[in-house]
Amino acid sequence: MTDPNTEYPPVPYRFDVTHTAAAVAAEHPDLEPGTETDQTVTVAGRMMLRRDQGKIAFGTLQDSSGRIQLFATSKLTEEFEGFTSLSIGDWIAVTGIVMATRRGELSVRVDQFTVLANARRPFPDKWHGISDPDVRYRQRYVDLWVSDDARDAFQKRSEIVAAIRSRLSDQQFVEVETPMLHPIPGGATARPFTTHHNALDTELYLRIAPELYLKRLVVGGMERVFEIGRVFRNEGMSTRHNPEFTMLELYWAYADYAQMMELVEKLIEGVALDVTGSTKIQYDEREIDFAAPWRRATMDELIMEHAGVEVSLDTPREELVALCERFGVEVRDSYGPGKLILEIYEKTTEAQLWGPIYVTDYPQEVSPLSRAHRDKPGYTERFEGIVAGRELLNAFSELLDPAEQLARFEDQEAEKAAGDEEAMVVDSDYLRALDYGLPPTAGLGVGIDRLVMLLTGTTTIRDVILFPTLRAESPTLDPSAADE
RNA sequence: GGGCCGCUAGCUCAUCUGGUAGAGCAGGGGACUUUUAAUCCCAAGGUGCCGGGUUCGAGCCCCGGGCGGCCUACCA
Repeated sequence: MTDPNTEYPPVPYRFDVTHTAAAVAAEHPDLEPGTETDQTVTVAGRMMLRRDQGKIAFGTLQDSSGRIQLFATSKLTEEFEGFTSLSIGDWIAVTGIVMATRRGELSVRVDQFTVLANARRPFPDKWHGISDPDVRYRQRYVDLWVSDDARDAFQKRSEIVAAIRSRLSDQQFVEVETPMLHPIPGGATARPFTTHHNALDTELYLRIAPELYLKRLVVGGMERVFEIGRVFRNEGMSTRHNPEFTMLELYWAYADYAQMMELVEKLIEGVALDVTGSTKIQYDEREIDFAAPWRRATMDELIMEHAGVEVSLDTPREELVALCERFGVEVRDSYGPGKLILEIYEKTTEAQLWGPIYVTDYPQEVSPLSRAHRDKPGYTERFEGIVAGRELLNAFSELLDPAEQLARFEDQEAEKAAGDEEAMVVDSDYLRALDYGLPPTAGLGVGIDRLVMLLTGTTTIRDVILFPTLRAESPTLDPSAADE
């Protein structure tokens, strides 16, 4: 308020708060208008509104639990003048009795107040808030105060992750942390971020998936293991993609993909119940019901349903190529029938699936880590969970055999050589781990951000990531760096 | 990456076919003893994203750049 280096009055180092706004309301649900209790409380938060009325003043205090009205009077409030000169956005602590005004609004009477921090910049419009999404994402510290939706979404995100942990823990799954810096990027087909370790003088990659490390842990005897963590993919951004996002990956020894379907649908049904109180949610003006069991259908069946064409790995390649041309899919020479079918599915079918639905039996060609289907040659025991036209999760019976895994890796390397920058490379330590023996195992990956989007009704991934990736605010003005 | 759209006061928005920028809120000053986005009065607040061009004159038209949004493409 004066010299910024010598705040006056001095800001305390610690302040003992007795109640949140919500706690005050919970303890006094039915206070009659115009009554004063004999309970003195101390609350703290930001002053979001103030209404001066001469010798009295009203304020709205907001904390992480909600809002409560403050009532100050020139008679009873110490430093009443100071109270009426607070700025919107100032952090204050208030001590006083709990009361209800004549209009019946539950309030804390301001007997004393202490400034905990000044808002030196003006807060956004108290009614309209911030509408510019760029400002909301860059200055989330303001957005969180000003938009209830943002606060609610991140509160719910925390509850969703907690519910997942709790439910998995109840089923004896052990949470682990595996490396984010990988010498070989693996576990998914995606382009990695590259970095350099100086002491080792070696390239390292930010992980694109924890998969191969988690399966090493199953080899090591961790029969039920999961990780919730950030993964990084150097690819496009959109309302559904952020370069870093959060994935749940889970591995379950002795189980197959059919059991995994049951585990996941129950997990997500349960999380929806825990967090929203119902298995049914509204999303994009339509209903989604997460109640188990979810529908299961093979990719080939669904292509028949939505594109009206019959395809399978037995379909001659020329026919598949002709279908791709008909549906506007770009075909490369390296594409085998499996890749062509997947392309047809993604072009014609996936976005039409409202779900939740399990799309099962992916071609082996596009599933380099999945175990071959026990009955259908060329297919794998893999499924994706599709909700609202988008992939929410991906799972399969894991490929166990090191020789076959090596062959699949080599196929991937051939595709990489043919120009596919997302194709995998051989991970020989992973093959060595498989040599020690991976038991039958089912594995799962769930996009947590997308799950949060569904359960919070948001259609932009940036609304569920506190600090989404953005272009640098002040581009480097060095003209020598202005190439490209 | 491609297409379309946007950028005006701290925030939310106006400014007709080009004529030299205006309101609410916030911030400052004042009035007010029960308000709920309080109300009322006063004053202040602008590199119109940046850089060029056309024009007597550009926030508005043209070109280039920056940042963002939506759609599209790849992916979760």
